[in-house]
Amino acid sequence: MPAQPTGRFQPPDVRRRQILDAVAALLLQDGYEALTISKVAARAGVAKGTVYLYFDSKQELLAALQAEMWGRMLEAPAALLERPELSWGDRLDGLVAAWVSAEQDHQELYHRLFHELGTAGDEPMGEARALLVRILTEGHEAGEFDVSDPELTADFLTHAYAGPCHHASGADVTAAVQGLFRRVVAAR
Amino acid sequence: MPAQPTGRFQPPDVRRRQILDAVAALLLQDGYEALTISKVAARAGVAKGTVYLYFDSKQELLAALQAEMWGRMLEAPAALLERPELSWGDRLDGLVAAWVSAEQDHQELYHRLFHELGTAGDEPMGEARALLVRILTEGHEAGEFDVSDPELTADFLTHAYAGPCHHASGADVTAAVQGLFRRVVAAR
Amino acid sequence: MPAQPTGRFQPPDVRRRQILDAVAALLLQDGYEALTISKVAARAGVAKGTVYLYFDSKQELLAALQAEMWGRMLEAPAALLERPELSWGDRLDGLVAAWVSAEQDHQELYHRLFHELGTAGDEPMGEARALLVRILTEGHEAGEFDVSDPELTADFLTHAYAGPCHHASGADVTAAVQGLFRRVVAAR
Amino acid sequence: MPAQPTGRFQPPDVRRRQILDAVAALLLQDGYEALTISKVAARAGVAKGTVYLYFDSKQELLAALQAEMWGRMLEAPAALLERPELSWGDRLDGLVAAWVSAEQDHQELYHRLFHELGTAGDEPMGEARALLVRILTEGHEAGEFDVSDPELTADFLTHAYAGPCHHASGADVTAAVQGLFRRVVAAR
DNA sequence: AATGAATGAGGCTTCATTCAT
DNA sequence: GATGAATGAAGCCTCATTCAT
Repeated sequence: MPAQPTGRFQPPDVRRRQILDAVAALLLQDGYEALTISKVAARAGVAKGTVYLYFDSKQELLAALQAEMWGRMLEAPAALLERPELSWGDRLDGLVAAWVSAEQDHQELYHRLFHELGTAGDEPMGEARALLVRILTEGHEAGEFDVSDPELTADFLTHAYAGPCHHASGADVTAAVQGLFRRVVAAR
Repeated sequence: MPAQPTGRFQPPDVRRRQILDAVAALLLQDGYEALTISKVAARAGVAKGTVYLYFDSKQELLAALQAEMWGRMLEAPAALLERPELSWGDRLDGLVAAWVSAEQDHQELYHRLFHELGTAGDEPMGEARALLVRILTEGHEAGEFDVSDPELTADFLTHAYAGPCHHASGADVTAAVQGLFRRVVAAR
Repeated sequence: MPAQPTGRFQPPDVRRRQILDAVAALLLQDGYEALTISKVAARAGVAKGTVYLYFDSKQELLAALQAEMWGRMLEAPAALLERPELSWGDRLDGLVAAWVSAEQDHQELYHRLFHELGTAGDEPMGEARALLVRILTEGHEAGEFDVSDPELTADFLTHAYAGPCHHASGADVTAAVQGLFRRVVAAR
Repeated sequence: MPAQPTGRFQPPDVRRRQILDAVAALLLQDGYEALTISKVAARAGVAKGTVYLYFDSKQELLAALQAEMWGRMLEAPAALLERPELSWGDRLDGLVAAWVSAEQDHQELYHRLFHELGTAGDEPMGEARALLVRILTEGHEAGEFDVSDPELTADFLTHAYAGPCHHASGADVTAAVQGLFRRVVAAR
């Protein structure tokens, strides 16, 4: 798979993007173990040394990609909190929709990224969890949900949603997962 | 970390155990990436070559550990299917108890093992899933559960239970997760 | 034995040559069994990894050296076939001269290389043999030689010429071997 | 290929033979590079340690096999020197017959053994050469041969005879090689 | 005499990272 | 800013040899 035929000189953001895209593509294609800087450079159409102009190490390169992905998972649901007209159930649905969609977009990309999370990887996951905890807590306080232990339930749901994304035969996974989330938090 | 002070010659099962235990300990302690045969040997108190007397390759060593863990997760719940006096809810509770306990025993050991599953790792996971699918399906047919899509729900739950096992502050995680499972499958 | 004091960066051909020369030197000095990539690198004055920049594996490194040597043995004699003014005896003499000279240059280098020929090594040997078979056959048909079984005779001579190259005390080995070849093919 | 079903205790010579036979068989089958003491032991039907009861090292094991083979190549031709009724040509024929037969028996066994000859291997080769030198010299002095440089000619012939043994399509290789030897030494 | 589990040095190869151009 | 040849530490695995039983 040859490099994209871009010019030799590129604006920094473009180069950065090319490299991150290359990492994502390779991760999806061959998995984490097979990922090498050489391949990333080749795929991005740059020299090996160039990768190090944009990222200090392999670790940081992966961390950057991970951070990007977490961002996509957090923005949309967080925005829903600002809209007063929504019910907590709506917000939970929105969060599920965002997460399922992110998961499906990157398929297992994010799971493959879990390898190197030992260090910095925990923090963004914490943010996602915190968001869910907040929805559960406030939804419960509003009488809309029945969640006795929001933290534990958030851990449960945080792991759960990913399951159906992979195996499921297309169909409406989002709706199905939303239904399951609703069952877990349902009042009564 | 010095080797366990065992004699030079050991019965084969003992050596095998020592080595597998060393792998588990190191995996928990330092993670998958940091696992080397050298460290395994040192931790097990044997020479590097000895590891290869018992396992043909690093792959097989990890596969053996994984197989062992899946066995522990499948035996007890499968046995519950044979006991006619139990309700489907009881069986589901039993499965949760076994899985949570296995998860807590090995903490993230099993998750760290997910790296090398590309090959043989899928099969046992399939068995665990199949077991859960069966419980959900038959519980639904018996009118005890309300599960419209057993496959998808199994994928959901298969991922979900692990979440609370790690973060949760001790307490009665098992009971809590059993409760969440019940909510997901609850009739009405 | 310290590395040759060459600069750190070298044109690709130069580096390639340095490495091949190092292999040849070590092979002559210590034999095939003792040949390691480490020693090759040290002798060539490069890091171990550099060897793999130029050759994909130890096998290929040896194959490259072997191919080079076969080339030297085949080019000159093959050229003689194109010159109509030569008798078949002249051509046979030319072939002997080339082979003896190649053999003496590399002494037993080529014999030590015979270890790894299992794969690609047979082919070039076949070419050398084919060349000789052709000379014997056509020389016989021209009435200049008397060779009843060219194939068998070629096998005989292909092995024979190497013998005197090593032991012989300098002198004129080439002339002597030419004389022996002439005896083997002599008409009458 | 399972071990020969011999009893656990064997007279020393039998064991020794079993081990040497195993080496020869493996050498022929898989080549020198693939030869390990483990395989030798397995093939001979003994434990690895047992091999070391009979041979001090791998080197010595191979040397012993080589010595045996040289013996077979030297005994018969040397005996011919004692029989006054024979011509030198007959003796040369006898030597060729013995060498070709030995070569064919072990096919390339002896060539595969040439790898480790660096040390002790030269000596027996020297004996074979000396025998041939003597035949050439005395045959020449007797006016039966015309050999101007017996040493060089011996080196030539010592290498030559092996060529036809492998490729040749059965037939009467011995006679053919005898004919070629005769041509090389022919008076006139 | 025989065993075979255990050893550990050492080989091949990979790959993150550097740096002279 | 970009390059890519060069580096060398470190990993996996093999196998001749030893030694307690």
